[in-house]
Formats: sequence, C-alpha cells, structure tokens
Amino acid sequence: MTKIQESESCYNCNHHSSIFKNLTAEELDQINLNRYTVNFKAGETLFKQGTPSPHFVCLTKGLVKLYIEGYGKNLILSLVKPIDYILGPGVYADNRHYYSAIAVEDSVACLVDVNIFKKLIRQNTDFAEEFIKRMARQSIYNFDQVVSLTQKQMPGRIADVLFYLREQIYCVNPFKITISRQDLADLSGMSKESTIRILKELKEEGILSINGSIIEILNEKQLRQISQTG
Amino acid sequence: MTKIQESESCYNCNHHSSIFKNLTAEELDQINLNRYTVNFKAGETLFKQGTPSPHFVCLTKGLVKLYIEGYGKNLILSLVKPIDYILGPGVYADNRHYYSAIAVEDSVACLVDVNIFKKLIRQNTDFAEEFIKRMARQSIYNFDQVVSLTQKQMPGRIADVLFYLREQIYCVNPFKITISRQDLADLSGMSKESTIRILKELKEEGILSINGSIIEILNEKQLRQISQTG
DNA sequence: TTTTCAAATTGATATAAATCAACGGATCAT
DNA sequence: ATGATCCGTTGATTTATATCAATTTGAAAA
Repeated sequence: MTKIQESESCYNCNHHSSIFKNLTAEELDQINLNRYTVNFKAGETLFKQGTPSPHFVCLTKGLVKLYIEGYGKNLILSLVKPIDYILGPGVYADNRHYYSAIAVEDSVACLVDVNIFKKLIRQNTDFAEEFIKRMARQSIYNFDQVVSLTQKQMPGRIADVLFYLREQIYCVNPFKITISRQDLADLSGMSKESTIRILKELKEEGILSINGSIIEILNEKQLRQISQTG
Repeated sequence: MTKIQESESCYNCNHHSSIFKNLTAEELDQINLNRYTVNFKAGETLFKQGTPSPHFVCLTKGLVKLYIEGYGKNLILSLVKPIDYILGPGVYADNRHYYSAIAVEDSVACLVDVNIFKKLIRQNTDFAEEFIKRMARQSIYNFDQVVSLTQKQMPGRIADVLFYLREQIYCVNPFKITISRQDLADLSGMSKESTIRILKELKEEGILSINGSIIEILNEKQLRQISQTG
C-alpha cells in the first residue's frame, strides 16, 4: 500500500465491470463517495487471510493472485485482472478473509466500503441478482478446479492452468507470464520442480514453446487431449 | 422416483429450514402451491449432472450425496440431510446441474419450481440476503475441502471426513455410517483400498473403533492432530 | 437354509509425485 | 566488476498412493 491516487468518478470507471451495470446514477454516486484508490507494487499484499474484510475491492490495473495459505503450501484460487472485483465469502459470513491477495504486477485497486455494497445489494434487486449470478459462476469455476486438482495427473493439471492463463488472464497466444514457476505450481497443486519438469516435457513433445516467461501453445488439440485424459 | 406423497403445508414443514424464515405467509403459500413431494429409495438418482435444473430441492427425510462425475472417479462434494435444501449454481447460470445427487438412504424431497424461488429472491430482500449468506457459507466450506484434498495426506483427509460425518451429518459419536467405503473414498479423494487401509491403521492405533459401519472417534485430540499435520 | 452377489478386506506390486541436493543464471546492491 | 540472493533447472532418491489380484464377509433373494 504505497500511495492514494486522486479518484476519478465511477461513471467513467465502471464501464467494463458489468457488476455495476444495473446501478442507478445515484447509487453509483454512493459508491463513488465511499471509495478510495490505492496503488500496490508487485509483491505487495492487498489483504491477508484471517484479517477483517471491510472492502469491496475493484481492480482497475495490474494483476492479483488470490491464494489460500494451507498446510505448508499455498493454493492459488485464481488470478484477478482488470476490470474485476474481489469480494470473498467472509463478507457474508464472519467478515474475515478466507484467502490472501498479493499483487503480482504493479496494481491499482478501488476499495469500497463493504457496507455500501451490502446496502445496495438490499436496495437494488437487479444488482443483487447479478451478484448472485457471479457467485454461481465462481462456484462453477471452483468445481472445475477441484476436479482438475483432485482427479487429474500433473500433465492434465498443467494443461488446465495453461488454458486458464491463455483464455482468462493473458488472452493472447503466445503469452508472457508475469507469475513465477512457484505460482504455476501453486495454481496446479504441485511442487515447483514437478511443474518445471512437466513444462519441459510438453516443450520437448512440441506441444508448447517456452522461452523463459514466454509460453506459446503450439498444439492446442493435443494439449486439450492431455487435459481430458487427466 | 417411486411415488408421490400427499403434500403437507409448508407452514408445518419449514420450521427447521431457516432459509425460509423471512418469507411471509403469502410467499410460503406460493411455494406450497408450486411444489410436490417425491420419495426416493436408497440408490435412486434425484438428478444427474448435465441435465436441466428446474427445481429447488428440499430434503425432508433421508440422506443424499452430491457428487461430481469426474475423470473415471467421482468426487463427493457433500452430504445433505434434513432439513436442508439443494440448489446448484447452474440455476443462476445455464440451468444445468453441475453435480449429480443420489439418495444414500430412503429419502423424501420437496421439489419447488425454481422460477418461484427466483421470483421470491427478487421480491423479498431478507430472503435474498439469507440465500447469499448460505452461498457464502457453502463457499467457505468448499475452500476447506479443497485445501484438505489438495494439501493433506491420506490420514489427514480421512480425519477431516470423519469429523465432517460426526459433526455435520450424524451428529453423534459413535455413529453408524450409511455410506459405503467407496463413498468415504470419494469424499476424501482417494481409492477405496487406501481408505480401508487408513481406517485400519487408525483403528490399530486406538484412535478409532470400527465395527463394520459403526465408527467411534476414541481419541479426538489425536485425530485432530492428524487433521492438522496433514 | 442355501445361494448369490456386492461390498469389504488384504497383500503384492507399480507408479506418480515429492523431496533432497546441487548447480546455473539472472538481477541487484555495493 | 563483484559478491549475494533469488529463481529456475536438473538429476537422484524416497515416499505416498493407486492399481492389480485374491480372498473374505455380509446381506439379500430364492
């Protein structure tokens, strides 16, 4: 947490985050009045598992990893890129964070008082329904993830992570990953060494091209096959 | 799906399922008019992953397992006992089931038209907020589960499943499990054989007493320790 | 009761994946 | 430039867990 930026208006800012699409001008104004913008350098912590959760976080720049601190290992639940929001389940339970968030790239986030968010959820039916839909989508994504992690072998899990990175995060091919090998390991539930080995194998089979942090999926069909096979 | 029962009123039925606590008499009436009661024998399928999801399901008797059909294996997400409801995320996404449900014991369920449910969510703010809270709790439970499954070794996972069964499902100790060893395996993400072996080890160490389907946690402290250690 | 079939158990073996240990290479501050 | 540090890489080894193959038990059906 380094410096507070001058706030722009939510009217300009929200045009990509469709969660706000059903809010009235007045409601957006309430959010605007109760938010502040914070810059995070790569490596800085946005919030930590176990701490109170007073904000709805909207990421406007950068990349953030959400991870659970488990038993010796970390499990990265997802990466968050602009413009998307972070609102953990604790907000509707005990007001604690159930995962930690760290900026992977230099990032900018708007923090909105979570009470305003909850008030608008009660006030605006369409907004509430949209939020429920997003929780549902999140839940479906979690199901996919848990199946991948518990039922697939390492190559299948790596394949899934690579597709996730290409399709959901970087959205180009080839893509330059801004996360470490350890992060790849924490995304796929395996050790760093095993991660590296599997990537190397996929490279040797001509399925991937890897050049440091630049990864290209060369044979999508075969990688899809590996994902399916487990 | 064997026979349709005569419906009672929701006024009597709902006193244990606090999800309905904020509904008005009129709203409960709407549910009552759009529901029907179905009996399921042990082993019968309530619904199948991938099929349309037209109902809010309220379990009034029996025990149901919710499981994802993965790659050759099944992963049991949770067990559902009375009085609790089943409403998958697909209802707020593409109207498909993302997991299957099978009755583990002879069961009775009320099926409510999901459109009524969604209408009431839009109509009654407190009801909607309660539903969001339950989704959040579910999400927290899922986090715990994925950490257990991906970061703990077999004894730790079995310990977690045993605590889950005792504290959330059977609520006594000793408890007589009505699920199979294979189900225990699908709950803990391991093979049936390994499940049996770990149970046997825990028995030999005096931590459990096992007599067929009757399990007693003898040394709770030590089992808790095993859960923590991973 | 006997028969039958599915579920539970056990032992032997194979394999996936982690760990351990060492090393190379980039980056950063001095 | 020089050392220090962190990240990435590789090979050797160990360990956890699945798989395979019998065998036993138990419960339901005849």
